[in-house]
This record gives sequence, C-alpha cells and structure tokens, in this order.
Amino acid sequence: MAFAEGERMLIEHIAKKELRNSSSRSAILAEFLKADKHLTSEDLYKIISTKIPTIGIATVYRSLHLFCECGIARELKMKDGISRYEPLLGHEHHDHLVCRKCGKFIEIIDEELEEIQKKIADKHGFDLNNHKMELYGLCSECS
Amino acid sequence: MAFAEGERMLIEHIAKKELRNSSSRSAILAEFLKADKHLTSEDLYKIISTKIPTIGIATVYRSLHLFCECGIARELKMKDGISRYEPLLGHEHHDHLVCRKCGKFIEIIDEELEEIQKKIADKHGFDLNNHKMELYGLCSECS
DNA sequence: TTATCTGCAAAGCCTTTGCACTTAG
DNA sequence: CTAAGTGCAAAGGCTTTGCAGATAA
Repeated sequence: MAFAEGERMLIEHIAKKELRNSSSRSAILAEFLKADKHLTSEDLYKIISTKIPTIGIATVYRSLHLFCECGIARELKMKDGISRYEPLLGHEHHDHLVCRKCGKFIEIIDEELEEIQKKIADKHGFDLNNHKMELYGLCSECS
Repeated sequence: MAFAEGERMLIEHIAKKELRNSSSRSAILAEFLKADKHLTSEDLYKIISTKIPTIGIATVYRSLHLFCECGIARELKMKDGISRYEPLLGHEHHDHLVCRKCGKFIEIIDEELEEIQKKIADKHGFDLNNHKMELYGLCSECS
C-alpha cells in the first residue's frame, strides 16, 4: 500500500536527517498520497485546508520538497510555469501524454521507450539517472 | 541560411498579423539566431545591450514570444524554473541530454524515438503535435 | 531545554503589463 | 495621422525565506 510505504520512506528520511515528525507533515503526506495524481501546491493546499484550516501554504511547499528529497514525489515544471508534484509510489517510471485542449494527463509506461532512452544516453557517454518526457497533442475527445 | 530564413518567417508573420517592422526586433532576432543555442531572456538581453544599450528586457521578452509564435524559436521550461529559448531553424526536431553537473546540453535527434512517440500517441488516440524530452544524467567528463 | 516546525507576511525572482513617448507605414 | 513598438517602472504570480511563537524529543 502506497500510504504505508510513503510513510515509511518519510520516517526514514526524517531519522537520517535528524528532523522531527510533525502532524501537519503527516497529514499533508496522507492527502498527497490519497489524491494519487498530479497536484499543484495550490491544489494540495486547498485540500489540506479543509482538514487543517490554519495551515499555511509555505508548509505545503516545505513538505513537498521533503517528499521529493526522499523519493515519494517528483516535481514537474510544466508549460504553464506552475510546478506539479506527482506521487512516485506504486507508479513505475513513466512519462506523460498531455491534451493541449482539455489538459488531460495520461501516464505512459513503455519499455521500448526506456530502452531507446538508455541507448541514446550510452551513445553520448551519459550515465542516465532521470528523464522527463511530455507528449503534447489533442486527445480523442478534443480532436 | 538560418538568418535569412528566420528573417523571412518573421516578416511573413508580421505581415499576416498586421504588425510593424522594428529595428530593435530585427537586431534581437539577428543576435538570437547568431548565438544559435539555448538562451535565457537574460542572456539575450545582455548580448543585445552591448549593441543597443537603451533596450529594455521587456522588449526582449516580447520579441521572443513573437519568435515562438512564428516558429523561429521554442520556449523550454527547465528544472530551474527559468525559461530558455532555442532556435528551431536548421535544427531538426530534437530532444535534449542534460548533464546534471556541468549543465552540458546536447541535442538529440533520433528517428526511432520519434516513431515510438508516434506509436504511443496513436495507442491512446492522441493527435500529437509537439513533445519535449529531456534526459538527465552525468556526461562522460563528469561521471 | 533545544533545535525543528509552523503561520504569517515580506521578500525574491522571472515575467508581464500599463503608460506615455516614439516610430513605422 | 493611427496603431504598433518601446523603455521604464510597477504589478503579477509562484515560490522561498525571515521571524517569533509552537512543538517534538
């Protein structure tokens, strides 16, 4: 279960860095994992606010950064300049298909693609450890 | 030659949109194409400033947007949140290999990759018209 | 107790916009 | 002359940071 795993990863990270457990952070993590999709800091802030009305958006940002550090989340800078954060747990390494009209976001997992990426990196002597691919177009409903 | 082509594209766009020719804009275009690499607005602003000291960065931004509109340039939002603009002329459709350490930027052109992207889009009923891929890792000199 | 965590507001940073002036057509 | 282009400074929008009070250990 993603939640338990995420919680474990966060706790480990906190232990390693000698940070502290906090109820706000746990709540933010829980909501983030529950949503299980790409969220902006604002999205997450709104969700948390319904549970913890006094929370500040700075805490959301600080938590998201922490989640990225310990591998629970990944930050994506999209075309609109707004960062989105996506959970990595239970999602294999993937890319995105984005509809230019309705904004639909589809996760792609493709073996063949991964292989080619690796091949390209090798050819240029790169030691690959991350990548980002976004395909933009019109989805079947919008075209 | 990229410059002549870029100038032609800009002029056509200007004609179509009933805009006007301006010396600043031409100078910005010339420097942009001369650099022939990824530039931030700040980079380009500095370059132009040496030729036209009175120019404002707003004009650089406005020009870059125009170049993107007419297909001379493309805007890339990178991990650091700063937009970079790259010339499209004389460069086939390509992706990027980025070194996480030294920032080296390599353009990739790969037929096979393009095909797979198309295949993936088809599978999901998407009509693809754009994509962005960045592979992050360590280059041979940095690893 | 002590260092971390938090909310708040202020500051940062890149980018855009309003305005009055300039300039192309 | 008219509408687009420009520089400047101010405003925007997202994100980060400083600070004093709250909280975990």
